[in-house]
Formats: sequence, C-alpha cells, structure tokens
Amino acid sequence: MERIVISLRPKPPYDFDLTASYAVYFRGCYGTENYNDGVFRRLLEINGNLYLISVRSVGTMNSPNLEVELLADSLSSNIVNLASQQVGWILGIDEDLNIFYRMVAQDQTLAPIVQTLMGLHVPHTVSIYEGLILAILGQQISSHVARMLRTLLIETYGPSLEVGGCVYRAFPPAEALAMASVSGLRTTKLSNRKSEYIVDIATKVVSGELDLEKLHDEPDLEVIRLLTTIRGVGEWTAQWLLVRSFGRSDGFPYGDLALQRTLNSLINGGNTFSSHQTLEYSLRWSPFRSYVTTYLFAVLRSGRFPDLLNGKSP
DNA sequence: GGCCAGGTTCGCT
DNA sequence: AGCGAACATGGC
Repeated sequence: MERIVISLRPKPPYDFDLTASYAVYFRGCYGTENYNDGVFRRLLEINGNLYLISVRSVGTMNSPNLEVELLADSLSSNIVNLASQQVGWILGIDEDLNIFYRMVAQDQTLAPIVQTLMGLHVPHTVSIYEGLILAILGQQISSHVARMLRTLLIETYGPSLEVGGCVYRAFPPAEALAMASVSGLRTTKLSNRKSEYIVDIATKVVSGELDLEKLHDEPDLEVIRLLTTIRGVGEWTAQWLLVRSFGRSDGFPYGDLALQRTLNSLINGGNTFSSHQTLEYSLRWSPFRSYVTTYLFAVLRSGRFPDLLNGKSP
C-alpha cells in the first residue's frame, strides 16, 4: 500500500465538522461515506482502481485546512490530483458562502439558522450517476428505509477494500448495476419499479447512450429538462440533483415533503403550503436556493432547532 | 394491522 | 393541466 498526505484549503468560513456531518446525515454514515471521530472517509473507484480517502480538519472556521490521506496499491501524481479534486468537490470546499450570508442577513426566517449553521458548505455526490441512483432509491420512502436500501445495494454491488481490518466500499459502478438486472436488485429489497429505473439508467450509462457527466455544461433549466426525460426522474429528483450533484446555487426540490414541512413550521405556523406555494415563496431566495435547501435540511436533521419545529424531526 | 414516508408514472377527466 | 391510484418497503 502506498500512502500520501496532502492539504486542501476550503474557502472560509468552513466548518468541517458540520459539513461532514451533513454529508452523512448526522448519522455517522451515508452510503459509501462515513464520518466518525473527526475523520471523514470515502472509498473512491477511479479507472477501476480503489483509493481510500481519509480527511480530517487541521484548521479553523476562518482559516480552514484539511489534511487528506490517500491510500492505494499504487499512487501516481495524476491520481493524487484527481482524487483530491474529487474529495474537495464532495466536501464543497470551493463554495463562497459570503454572498449567500449577505443576502439572508435580513431574512427573519433564515438569519438565525444561518447564524447557528455558520460554515456549513453543500456537500456533493462524486458523480451525477451516483447522485441519480441514490436519489431514485430514496424517492418517496422514509429516510430510515432509504438508509437500509442504500446499505444493502452498496454491500451487494460495491467493490470493496480491506484496510486495517475494516472493509470499505465504493459505490457500485454502472456496469455492476446493469449486470445485476431487475431480479438481482429485487433481492436487495428494491421495488420492481425502482429496480427497473436503476437498471435502465445503468444500462444506458454503460452503453454510452446516456452521458450524465456531460450535463455539467448545461444551464439549470436544460439540466432539468434533460433529466426529466429519463424514466424515473421527475421534478423533485432533478432539482435535488442540481443541489447535490451539480453543485448549482439555485436548486430547490419544492415537491419534497420534508422540505415543505420544515418551511411550514418555520414561516407558516405549521399550516401547509402546496408544493406550488412553496415554490412561489422560495423565489425571494433565488439564486441561492441550493443553500437554503441545505440549511433547512440541516435544521431538520441536526435537531439543533427543536423550538423552531413543531413536528417531530426524523 | 393500518398508515405513512425526503415521488414518479400512468391513466383518467 | 390537474387529480387519483398503484407501487413496495420498514417503522411506529
């Protein structure tokens, strides 16, 4: 095993603990990523080879510095660059929060939230493909069930690497999911429909018919239009990917029930907005609704605002 | 056991 | 356009 340590410098303010916690849903582990004892870990597969990445903070909120350790059978400088670039993307180090903070400083709803969650960056999925599969998997079901399904899928089809007695897994490549077929995915407790969607997408990614990563060059509206032509992808999924996989500033999954609930209890006295009303209300936060989305979900997941939320927080 | 959960598609008006 | 149903699963 070869080992290399490099340093990454996020744009301040950057709260590593908060951002890494958000990336794993404040529960130690999300999909292939985990964050325990101050170390964020992720197994990456690049060109068929596996790389274990461990990240810890050696800086502060206003002078952030991340120590990134790469571990693999062999490490070229190309790979080191690529892997560290991917980790930086996953942990959202290049986002400039200051413009967003300036915009919401006078916003009665968001100002106190932003205050408490200062330095939370929006984490990203390493690829659009990965984000898309995870999003479809998580459609409609509770976050608890989704967590179980993700784990099962990754343990069944994700390549693994054992380091120091621990088994790490990378995300299942499209080849593996295409090969798995609908009947294979059904054994990981996915519904028939979701299995179809996923096999369909994986197959087209493998054949080259669907080039998801190419969509990075398209403007928001075009991304939405193209994504929603994919079977299994509706507006919610497309908006969600704008936030989580494309790193755009203005995605807003207004159809999301949890997002609506959170917003309702914050601004609407617990009354319910329709998804259309939610969308209308959100326009005041354009073009930074990806941040709003992230901060609202952080409110929901972190349990830091029990007094702000009427309902139960999952 | 029934109801619901971080949606989408399909088939109706 | 807009509405209701089916879809499958685990947790309460």
